[in-house]
Amino acid sequence: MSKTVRGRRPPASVAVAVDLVIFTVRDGRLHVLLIERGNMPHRGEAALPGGFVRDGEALDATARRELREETGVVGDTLHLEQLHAYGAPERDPRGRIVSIAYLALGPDLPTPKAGTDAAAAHWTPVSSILHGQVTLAFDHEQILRDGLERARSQLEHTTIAAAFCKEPFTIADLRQIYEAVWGVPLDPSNFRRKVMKTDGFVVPIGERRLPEVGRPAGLFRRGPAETLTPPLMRSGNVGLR
Amino acid sequence: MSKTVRGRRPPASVAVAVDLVIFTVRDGRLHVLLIERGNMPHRGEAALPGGFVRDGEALDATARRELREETGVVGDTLHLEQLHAYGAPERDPRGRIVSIAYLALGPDLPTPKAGTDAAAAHWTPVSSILHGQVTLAFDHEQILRDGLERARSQLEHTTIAAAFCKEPFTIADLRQIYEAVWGVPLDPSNFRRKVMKTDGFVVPIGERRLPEVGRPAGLFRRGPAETLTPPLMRSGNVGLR
DNA sequence: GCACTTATGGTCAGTCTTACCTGAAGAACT
DNA sequence: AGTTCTTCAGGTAAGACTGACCATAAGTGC
Repeated sequence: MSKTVRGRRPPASVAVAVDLVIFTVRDGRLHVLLIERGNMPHRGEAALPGGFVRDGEALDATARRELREETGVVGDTLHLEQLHAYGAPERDPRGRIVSIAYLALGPDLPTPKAGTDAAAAHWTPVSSILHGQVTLAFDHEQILRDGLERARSQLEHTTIAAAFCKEPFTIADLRQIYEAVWGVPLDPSNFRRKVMKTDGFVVPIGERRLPEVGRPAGLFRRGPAETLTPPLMRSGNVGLR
Repeated sequence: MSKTVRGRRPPASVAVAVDLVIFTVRDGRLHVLLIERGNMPHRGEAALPGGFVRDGEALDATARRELREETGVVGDTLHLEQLHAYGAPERDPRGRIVSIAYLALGPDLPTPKAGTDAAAAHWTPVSSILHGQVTLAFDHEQILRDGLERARSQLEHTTIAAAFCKEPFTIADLRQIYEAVWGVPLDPSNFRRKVMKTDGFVVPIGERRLPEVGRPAGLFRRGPAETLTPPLMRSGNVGLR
């Protein structure tokens, strides 16, 4: 296969795949989309959704295509970023497969239907994986942990937390995202002050939402800002319930 | 080539390469290691060093091997981290090549000798590339820009700046790293206070360095700390001279 | 009305940052 | 020796930001 590639030593024969860590927040807890593998190896086990890169397809395009196939969501509405490349020689028994992992964040998505390669897909609480109640195929648990750490870090420095929220949303909705991803409770008052003072994080819509109980909350949309300066810092003690 | 990979659609035939963004600081300016390409395509043009992943070789191992081949430096002494994967279909005229870029940071290294695939290798000021005086082959300018941004960000949140310094070093040496990478002057006094107060960033060696002019400066080694909390923030106006 | 819940806004002390200022320790020069 | 120059080292005061906490507002259900 190296006929098109000249080099001192022919490059290894490698397949490139894309795996997706798709996070959402449901009932105040962080969930990740897992599939039950329909093919060997690891048939019947839980794994991250993903698939191979096709001829002439950019990596981002593969990620968006898989995202659409697995969740039915058009990628343009979701935050999607590259996470890391995993290429340990023995990570997949089928042969040399380098996987480019992507991180996707979105508001509470519809329960996905089974995709092409998946017997079934469901939202799984991240804590159940971290606590060993669910085990993942391949090196997908490591990918998930890396994705979680990236998401936590992004919440500190950027405004992507709003990507988890269906618009319009309240400040409390946004705060619950932070609490779910970081695994720590935040002071509502201080959180509000910080968010409101960051220019362009959220913009008020002027309306209110009537809750079942409590004072009505103001509604907001995402603002144009992308970075948080200064960052919204987590004070160290993070973890998932 | 898909005989070992079962799937609904055979994966694209892809070669995987590793490219290196190797930074160092010389004469108070940030430099990157470039090679002059010895083979087609882009023969004779400047490019980042790199090479193909070999059979059974992990990605990190490829990066360390290339680092050694290009610079003669044993990778264990350098900071090395994965940066990003680049996989646009047309990024390399030889065919579909996905490149995993790595970022390496090190103290002023010996002028490297030509590597396997390189006609020549030299340290090039990053500013000359950013200002268009030097153009890079493939999409390597984008990789370089991403690497620069990563390095700048890492300086804020971690202690890797010390990886740029040959031990022992002075606080002023460390500060010049920040100034070179961020492209802004820093207040020596405030910088010192911040570094000294961060537990485990640097440890005093008890000796002093006699400069050509001025008061002798205390000498330090790298400390065990890896993260900076709170971060050492750049106040927005960054850029390279 | 009253109890309860959540949203919103404010206070206050402590910490960190920024922009300065002052003195210390050496070399070079007169 | 004494002065000047340079850089290192440390300090100070104003302001920004954080975290803990309190107070009030605006709904619901009784």
